[in-house]
Amino acid sequence: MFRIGEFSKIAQVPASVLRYYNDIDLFVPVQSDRDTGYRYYSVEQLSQLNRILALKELGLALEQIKQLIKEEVSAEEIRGMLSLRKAQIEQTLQTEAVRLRAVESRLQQLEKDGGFQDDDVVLKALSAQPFLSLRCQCQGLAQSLELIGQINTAVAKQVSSKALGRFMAVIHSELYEDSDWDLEFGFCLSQSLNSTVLLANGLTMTVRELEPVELAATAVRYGGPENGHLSYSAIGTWAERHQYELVGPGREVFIVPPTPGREAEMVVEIQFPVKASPT
Amino acid sequence: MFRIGEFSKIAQVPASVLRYYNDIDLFVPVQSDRDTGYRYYSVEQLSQLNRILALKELGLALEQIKQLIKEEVSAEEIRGMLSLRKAQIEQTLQTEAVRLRAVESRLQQLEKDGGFQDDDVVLKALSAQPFLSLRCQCQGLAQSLELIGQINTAVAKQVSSKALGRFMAVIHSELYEDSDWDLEFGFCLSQSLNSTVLLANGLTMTVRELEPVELAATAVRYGGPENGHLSYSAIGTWAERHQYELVGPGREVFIVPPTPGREAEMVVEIQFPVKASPT
DNA sequence: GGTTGACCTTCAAGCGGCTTGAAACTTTAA
DNA sequence: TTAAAGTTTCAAGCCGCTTGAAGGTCAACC
Repeated sequence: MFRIGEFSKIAQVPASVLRYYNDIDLFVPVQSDRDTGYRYYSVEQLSQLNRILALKELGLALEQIKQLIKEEVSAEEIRGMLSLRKAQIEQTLQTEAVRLRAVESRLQQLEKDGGFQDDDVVLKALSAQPFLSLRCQCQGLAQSLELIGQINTAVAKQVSSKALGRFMAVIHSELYEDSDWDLEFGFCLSQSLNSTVLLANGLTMTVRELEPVELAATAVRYGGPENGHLSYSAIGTWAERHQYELVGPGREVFIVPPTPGREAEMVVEIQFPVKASPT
Repeated sequence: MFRIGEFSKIAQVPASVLRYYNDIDLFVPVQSDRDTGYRYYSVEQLSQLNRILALKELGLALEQIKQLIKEEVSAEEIRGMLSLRKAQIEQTLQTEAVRLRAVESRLQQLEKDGGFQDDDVVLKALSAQPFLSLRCQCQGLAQSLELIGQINTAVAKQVSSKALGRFMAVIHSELYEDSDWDLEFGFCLSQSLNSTVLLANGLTMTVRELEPVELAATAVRYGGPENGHLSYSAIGTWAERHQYELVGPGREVFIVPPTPGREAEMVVEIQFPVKASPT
């Protein structure tokens, strides 16, 4: 029989932990003194404790371990727990590996130019959502802005503002083409609606499902689209630096949409689907 | 200007988090209403928030980020933070990889024999400590036990019990040799002492530093050394199953040391230095 | 028998990065 | 005017402990 101090030395487990395990009823001393409250552990309990520690090594929660050792679970459930745990670990391994790359490239960046840049590129997931939009070829900025204006007036008339989310553009053409862009403008919708919207110039907006994106690099651009290339190249260099590849069409979400004459005040979140490039 | 709800939607950050960041003074709304307490955020704050999120991605603590963005740290300190962080991540990657292997082998074990075995092999680090010991060739069990007896009487007389830790054996010979073992018996010491101990048979115990072990697989054996091979093979199969290699001499720590005539009651912790075998 | 000093007890709070919930207030739309 | 949606503050909870305070117990030594 050992008192808590010696038992903790033998098992290499802090006494505070033993007391805690006692509290949560995970591992209780074989005997405790009624009067003094002293806990007494037996050598036989060592292997019981070791069993707990071994399961803890696997990263199981103490609550789970409690169930396991009290044999309140079937082999099937154990398999379930472990499979789940396996998936979790694989997940952590992935994200930690990505994180490591990110930290490393930050360090390199520090070496090279001594400063901290592109702190404002952020990775996000984008969820699927219905999208009321019109896709067309646009020659230049002026035409795009006019189209945006038309869409806004038409939609404001024909659709209840309830369902309307943000105004957004999807850029289907490759970057850096001078003009003649393949663009898709429209509104994100909070509820799907199965109607179409007719524009003054005869074109028709339709509803489609915007595909979800697992991982997108995003940045915010302040000011009109003439600054666009700037933020695009920001994301481009960021991606290269952090070893991501751009995949699929980019998007621009209009947080402060352009109002005629005040285009300089607009704010746009640029979103580019990316994936980690194989090392 | 956005109220917290809309700003949280734009930034894809829960409002509760924004409130929390406000509480801890990490990211405060550009304005808050004196009377109502309403928080108001501006679009410009988006990139400030994104900067924070980007740094969070690296796994930095919010307190660190707070210092970083308030520019209270030099480039040197930033490098320090990041290097530290890098080391931490590498550490997690390692331990998680090991963990994954462990979980996988558990799952395999479940498939094969439907049960949970060897729950009681535990990995530990062993610290360096002074060791008062005698190394010699022993033929068989009887001789070992006699030697143990002699050591005990001699040490009890010549060394103050204050400094004495546990009785321990280091097994220098390879496992499974029938007899003629190369053994080292002695006591762990809490303080180093630079004296020697003379045994009745003329042999001398000396003090040396027991080398630390980064990783040891340990198990507890109940009963006399005739059960020894049992626990040894347990550790052996465990190591194979979990893809560890045994490296260096094993140890036996006597938790309940043998008293003459009651050898069956002894309890020993077996410790084997291991390392993860390359995959 | 008394006094150390090592050991033990319980209870409470703290860690980090949030989430959840309750009770009360404000704003907006109908 | 009133309901619904959005907001506020404050408090507690999560996990797996650790730390500390205030006090009780035990063995050894005088």
